[in-house]
Amino acid sequence: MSGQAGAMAASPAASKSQLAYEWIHGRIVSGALGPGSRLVLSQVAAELDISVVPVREAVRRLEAEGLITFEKNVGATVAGIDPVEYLYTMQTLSLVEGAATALSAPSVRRADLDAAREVNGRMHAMLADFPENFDPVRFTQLNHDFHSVLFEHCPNPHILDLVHRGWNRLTALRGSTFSFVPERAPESVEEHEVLLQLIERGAPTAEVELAARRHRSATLDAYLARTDAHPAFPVL
Amino acid sequence: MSGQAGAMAASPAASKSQLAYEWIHGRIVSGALGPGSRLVLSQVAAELDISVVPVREAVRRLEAEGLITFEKNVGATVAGIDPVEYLYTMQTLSLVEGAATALSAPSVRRADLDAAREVNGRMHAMLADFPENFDPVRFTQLNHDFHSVLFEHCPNPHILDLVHRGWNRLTALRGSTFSFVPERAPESVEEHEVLLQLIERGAPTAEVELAARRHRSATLDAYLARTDAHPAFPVL
DNA sequence: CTCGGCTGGATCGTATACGATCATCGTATA
DNA sequence: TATACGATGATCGTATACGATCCAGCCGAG
Repeated sequence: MSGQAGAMAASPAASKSQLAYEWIHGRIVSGALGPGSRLVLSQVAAELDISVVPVREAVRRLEAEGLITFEKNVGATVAGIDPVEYLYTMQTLSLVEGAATALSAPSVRRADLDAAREVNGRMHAMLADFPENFDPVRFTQLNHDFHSVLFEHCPNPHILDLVHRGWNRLTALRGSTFSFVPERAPESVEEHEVLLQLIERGAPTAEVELAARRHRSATLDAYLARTDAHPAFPVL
Repeated sequence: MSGQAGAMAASPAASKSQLAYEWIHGRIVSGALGPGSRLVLSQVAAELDISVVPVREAVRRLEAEGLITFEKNVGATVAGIDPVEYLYTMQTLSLVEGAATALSAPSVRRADLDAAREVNGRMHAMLADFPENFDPVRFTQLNHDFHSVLFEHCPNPHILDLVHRGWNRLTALRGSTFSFVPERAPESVEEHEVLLQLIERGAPTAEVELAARRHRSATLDAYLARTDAHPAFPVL
């Protein structure tokens, strides 16, 4: 469901500011605009056949969400070249996603669990092709779908919003700092099942949170292990 | 220090958009603009003697930070009337502040600890006037100063930013949903000391995080206990 | 007296125009 | 050849103007 660019573009008479926002956002998360790409307001305006004012507004919003940086007489550039930045994003996501998953747990229904299991099954199936013929992009996509099911019921809209932003940043960053750690794939699938069982049997909130957080932290640790960019990075 | 509008108006040639942002932001967190206040772009522009375009941009930023809501042909209104909204904010703040405090712990220096203790001492002194002649606003202010010292060293800028936003929202909300729970004041001071000792002796990250989170959660629990707005609210 | 439609005002959304600032590139000189 | 300096272009920041949309109050009909 999250594959398309515009997400929900249902409104026919959306404001042009919104249009510009969704257009740029889509181009970033779809990978059409890689990190470091320059983005000139007037060009975007011309492309969308609108004025620069709404574009400017959209850029500001995206800046607030951390997807781009905006410099004074230089223009807007898609953020995320810095690997340290990537670590910060992962750490933050670990925090908020763990909380969202834990808060969602009581509201997760049978159908959700089944759907998540089905997705995880497909991830498991992909492991057969590991490591050759393995499609990390597809795997990452499924991974996102899996976790979506588990955190989307989060009753706290703030936390949920932070989770979405984190995933967006992460998606935008793929390509430059390529995050995926293939060695972790098999463990990931196992940990997913553990997480499902925890939720299934109504484990305490704190326990679910810890498990979800650990799951991501482990990935981050694996990433840190093979890079020496940031030796001692405290993982919550 | 927070009484003035501009807060830090050090930069002489700040953009007008920034000017508008700081002006509105200051009026909100200082309480001059209570929740529900309407804010008309053209009026603000006239007040600051600038055009509406930068004001509009500032409003969008503030909207992204959750301080105001912006409706199409109605205008901008300062957010935060809903008590449920308050709970969500507290819950989120509990999460991110706990993390920020834990991540800051290794970088907290002797001088910081002393400063925090000094602030907490002043809070302790205020308890003498409890419950009569007790100034909750002043107490809340000191509380913020205390925690600031403990989380400001957080190396992750994202998390730190979230903490700031949370506090801003909380500060903006005071007045309507009055959060302060007087009964908690003595315990608060004690818990602060516990937190200081944990950091002082270099306790593990997870332990510090838990303590910091518990500290806030307890306040939230106390708030929930005396209100029946939201019976079962899962506190992380 | 109440209800429905209509007119007027207010506010936002966007387009266009102009000025300010900075990066870039070419050129002259040591 | 390397470096400092100045002209040029590009881009952003803001002001102003106009159109679109919505809310409020009034007026007339039932």
